[in-house]
Amino acid sequence: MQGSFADSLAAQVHAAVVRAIAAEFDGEVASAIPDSINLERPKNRDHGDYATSIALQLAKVAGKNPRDIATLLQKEIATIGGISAVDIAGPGFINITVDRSAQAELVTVILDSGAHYGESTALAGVSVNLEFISANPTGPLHLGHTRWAAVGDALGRVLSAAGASVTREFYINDRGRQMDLFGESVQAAAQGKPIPEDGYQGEYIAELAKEVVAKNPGISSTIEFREAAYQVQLAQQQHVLKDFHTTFDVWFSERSLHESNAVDHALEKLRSQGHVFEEDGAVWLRTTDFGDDKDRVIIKEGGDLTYFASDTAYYINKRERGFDICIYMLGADHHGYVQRLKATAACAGDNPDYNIEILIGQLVKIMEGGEELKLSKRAGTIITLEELVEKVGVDAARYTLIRYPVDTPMVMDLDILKKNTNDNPVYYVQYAHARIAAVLRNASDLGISATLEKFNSGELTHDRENELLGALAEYPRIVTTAAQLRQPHRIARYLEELAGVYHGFYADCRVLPLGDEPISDVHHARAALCAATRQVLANGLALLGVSAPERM
RNA sequence: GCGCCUGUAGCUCAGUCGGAUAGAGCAACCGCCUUCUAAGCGGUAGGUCGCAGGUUCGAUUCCUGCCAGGCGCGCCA
Repeated sequence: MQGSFADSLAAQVHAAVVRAIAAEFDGEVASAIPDSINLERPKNRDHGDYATSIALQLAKVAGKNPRDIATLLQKEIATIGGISAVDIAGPGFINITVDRSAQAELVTVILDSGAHYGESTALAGVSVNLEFISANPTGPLHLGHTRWAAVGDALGRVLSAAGASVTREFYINDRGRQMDLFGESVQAAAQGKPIPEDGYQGEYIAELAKEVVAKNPGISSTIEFREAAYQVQLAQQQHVLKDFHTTFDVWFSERSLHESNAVDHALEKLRSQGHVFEEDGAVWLRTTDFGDDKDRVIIKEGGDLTYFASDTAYYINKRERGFDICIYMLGADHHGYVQRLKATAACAGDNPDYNIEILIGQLVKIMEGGEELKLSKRAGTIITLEELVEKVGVDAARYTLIRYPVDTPMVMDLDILKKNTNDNPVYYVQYAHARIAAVLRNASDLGISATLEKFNSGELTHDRENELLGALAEYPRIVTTAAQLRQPHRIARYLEELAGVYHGFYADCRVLPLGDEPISDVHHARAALCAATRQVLANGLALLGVSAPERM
């Protein structure tokens, strides 16, 4: 699965550069060579299959013209096997053209690796706690949660593919004033009384009340209502997320934190680190020691715990469960928490630049009928996750939410999502998969197996085939980068590119024999190339939690 | 006032250590189905990468300032 040609090429080029430099220059120049040389894929095909600007980077320290350096490197790089040409262009770019049959061996690698193609060990040995959504169990999940439901789930899969050990966790805020208000609201609705002033007003409260009463006929007290409604609401959230193909390993209750004395335990730990102090009758954490703009109260003057107390205890609990990296995915309206959470980790004696990561997602704006839908709980105009899925389907919703970087505020146009056209790129990618599936079905009928038995890499010499192979070779690097940067949208963007390249190949390269044309090696080779492409599309879509249909 | 995010084609948005002529989809226009899925392919048109400086062989990318928009700054949860 490792050792695709592109990977080994980068390593070999690096070695060649080191050799060439060592022969001509002193150690100073040699030490300027980066640990790994980035081979980029030029947009312009005239610039070869791979290019590197290493000569320009080394020119300054070497005190020579970049083109002279490039000439020096060119000879050494040309000795690498599987390369058909090394050219120097422009100010000193080195363009490498790969021998086509050598590149085509990638088909073998992909078909042998199957669903594992793209996996790596980049994050092997790292234990990650990935927390996302973490909604109050006081209402349905809405669009504010939806972006994370899709992106968080995809990120979890991507991190796993890069070798990390990932636990996906949902923190249930099942404690505090909001829960009490929730209980009072449901009770009021059930008993025909007015909902409290700052209580929950949505229509769902009335329905919830009915369901709760039906299940618990003798119910009367506020606490009973709160608990019964909590169970129903949580189950509903879990159900909706499951339908959205988002799964969690741990549903962590805030209450359990308090029942297990985790807050006291955390306080003790922080005290021992010397960052806890008392003032005005309250107990504080001196987060300003680590860049927060103000210190934070843990225990209020009256003895009650703040929400921050739970956050702190929860973080320490996570670390004591053995997670190296705790990733929090929060909405933009919580970005003020970043500093205090980082400072909390530092106060606990951890490395805030490694042990804790906070990803902030910008808000999603929803358009329908050319107008922005204002989301307001009070006005009852929230759109739930369930409604979104009903309107556009799981695949379209997930894909659309995932294909943008989360630090960009995004606009979702429901009218576009509802259309089964290429307005929505998910269909473009899925169509490529379905199209290949159709080709392979037909191939099978003709006795072309699309396996490696009759695969001859020397058959794949067409420009389109070469381009497709180049794209397929990129996939492992894309997955690794997406994992390292915590950016699953890179997978989606890559799949769109791959689908485009395949469609281009399909238009110019006939896979199956025409009419009574005899079956030859080229048909077998192209069918295998199709199978490899389908595999990569399927692997990528799987990382996004989007289906890869056999037919459309 | 302070902090975070954003500003790239008419629209929605990509663009990993700074690299070659800044990309994609949609919308517009012109072509391509007598054989593998036209939810496709090819082409045309469309840009002061918010503005101004700085760093250097080279800046959409890095630094500074400014402008515009979004969000946040509780012993609330």
